[in-house]
Amino acid sequence: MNTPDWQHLFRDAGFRMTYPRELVIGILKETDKHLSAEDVYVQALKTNPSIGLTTVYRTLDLLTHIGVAQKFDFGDGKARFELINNALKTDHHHHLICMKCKTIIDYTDFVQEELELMKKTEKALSRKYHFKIMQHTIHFYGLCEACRKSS
Amino acid sequence: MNTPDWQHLFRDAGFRMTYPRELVIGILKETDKHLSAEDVYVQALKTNPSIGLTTVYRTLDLLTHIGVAQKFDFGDGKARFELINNALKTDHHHHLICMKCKTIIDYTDFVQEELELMKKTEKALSRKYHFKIMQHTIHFYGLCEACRKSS
DNA sequence: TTAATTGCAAACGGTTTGCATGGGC
DNA sequence: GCCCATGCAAACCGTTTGCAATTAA
Repeated sequence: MNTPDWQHLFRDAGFRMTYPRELVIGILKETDKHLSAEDVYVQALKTNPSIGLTTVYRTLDLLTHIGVAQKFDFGDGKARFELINNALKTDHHHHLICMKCKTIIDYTDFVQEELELMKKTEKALSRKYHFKIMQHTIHFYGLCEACRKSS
Repeated sequence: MNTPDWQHLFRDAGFRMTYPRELVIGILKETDKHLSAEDVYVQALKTNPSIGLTTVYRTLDLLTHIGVAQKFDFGDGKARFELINNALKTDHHHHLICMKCKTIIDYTDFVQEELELMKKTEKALSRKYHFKIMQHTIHFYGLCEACRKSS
């Protein structure tokens, strides 16, 4: 689980492995944050000043489609990405979002119970609506300590 | 619960009740769908051809802030809104989203169990992270029957 | 070789803002 | 009458697209 063979992962999905793609994966792998395309781009520029923002967008999209990354929308107008099974992140987690300062906290409390319930729900929903469920997200929205005090 | 006194609700929050605002509320109240700002605007035009899209945006934002409506982002690039406690909708529900055709299904299966877990989680997260939790969303993403077949 | 990938610039689309006009209280 | 709210047009900003140049296999 440490280092998937990206090379083969890409080839199997019908894509080439390129330098910009390695770069983007490397950046996602080494962060425990939820990076936007711009975030990744700025980071990538430090290593390769000639990389284009477009390429970053396309790479993130690709990673999402082959199931390597997950795309999130926390309601601040820009998409955010995280690698699935990132060594730096807890395997299964959900998000706690401050509606004011937009801070995002990953939490894992009750994931065990939650996972069971989700599995059950997924099964029921699949049967009832004939949906093939690929993933789920749970977001809690609220005010963090600092923002609660300052309002 | 049938017809809240919008007039007073608005005044208490420090805002006036106006014709465009009544219109937008009325539209949200009479649908069981998840309308985007544009959707509401198009609908509003039928009654009041001089209403502006900007006003619709501002009104939806206002409703969200005073806690009358909830704003959702299903990942298709436009925000969607629904009235909280809409008589036409199940009180507490979650969403099943087709990643391909973007259809959204409301479901209520296991909400009871889920609500208990959420309450427990909310309490724990509040304590642990000192967050004041205002709301939560649960989204399941997948492929609907039609899209599953056509792919 | 040669088809996939890149980077740039321009387009896109949903949302927001500045500002003069209009409307509630 | 005093402001708040509105509508218009233009700005904004994240993201996508067209296309010629580049690059992996």
